[in-house]
Amino acid sequence: METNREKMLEEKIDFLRTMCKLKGMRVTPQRIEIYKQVANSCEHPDAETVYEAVKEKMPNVSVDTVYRTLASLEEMDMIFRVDNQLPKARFDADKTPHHHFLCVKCNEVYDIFLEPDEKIDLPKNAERFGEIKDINVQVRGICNKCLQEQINKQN
Amino acid sequence: METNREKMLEEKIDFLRTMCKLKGMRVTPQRIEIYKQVANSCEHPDAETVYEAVKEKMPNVSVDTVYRTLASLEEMDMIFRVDNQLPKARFDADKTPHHHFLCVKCNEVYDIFLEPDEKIDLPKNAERFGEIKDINVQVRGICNKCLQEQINKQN
DNA sequence: TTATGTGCAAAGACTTTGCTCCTCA
DNA sequence: TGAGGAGCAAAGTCTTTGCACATAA
Repeated sequence: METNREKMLEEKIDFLRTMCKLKGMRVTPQRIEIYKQVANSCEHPDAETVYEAVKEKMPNVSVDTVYRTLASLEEMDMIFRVDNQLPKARFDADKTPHHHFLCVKCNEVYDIFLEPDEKIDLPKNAERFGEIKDINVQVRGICNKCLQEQINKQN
Repeated sequence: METNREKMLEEKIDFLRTMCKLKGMRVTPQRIEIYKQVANSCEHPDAETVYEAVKEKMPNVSVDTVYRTLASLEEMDMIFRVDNQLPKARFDADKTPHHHFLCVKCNEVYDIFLEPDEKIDLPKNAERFGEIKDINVQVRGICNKCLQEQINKQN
């Protein structure tokens, strides 16, 4: 259902408009478009990828606007940085609780959604350190694609 | 028991020597010293911190050696990168299973050790994505130190 | 109208690389 | 002795910043 997806995206953008007004931030076409790119992608894009995508529609957009906008979207909790132990920051707009599978070969990031009843326990000692905001489970390993490539190489 | 700590450090360095030989890598004083700094710190030092500490003992060491050595130590699984969503890579030599509390205010990283019987469950869907190497739980929040500072400011 | 945001260019932070000489094994 | 490593300097890569103009509210 492409229409369904578009509808959801529109809803997200409406929420962005609301949030911007709430925080006294302007709703600019750049902000909308940059958020759209992150929100509409399952690939956890980095800043450059977002920039390239936005440039398709707004050829005059600049990299620094993308960085600045990603930072402000992050600050208003509309997007999040995905841990990846790599120099390039990657972003995610999906607020439904989920975790990540990070391939140590190709650095691809896959979403791990929890089953409806599933819940990851906090380490018992976690609360000793302060006030907990969120928990992020990163599973590291070799993804199926890379495993397959290894097998292909051996033959 | 300072002696105990030193003994453990010596053991770790012996293990490094063994691993180097095993992998056909040379045991150089720089390598030892750089590893020592990471292994002997609970602070998850970044490259620069390691560099400064090593320079105390080896004034001629260069930053790029530190970077190169940290990378090779990482490759031989002697040290690990700690996720921190920040530009500076931070390193950890502690191989006992533990997780991290990351303060979103001051970016300090605290080790969360599990209780003897404790075990964090993998997300049920994690295995679908490939071969799992390890799991890393990052608890994000505001650390006690920063909470205290907030309270102090209010008064 | 005016505070916020954008684009441009330049600089910044962190890290990597090419080359030569050195040194561990 | 010879392959791997260190030091130096220079260049990457990713990201941020200062400033002047533009624009949403």
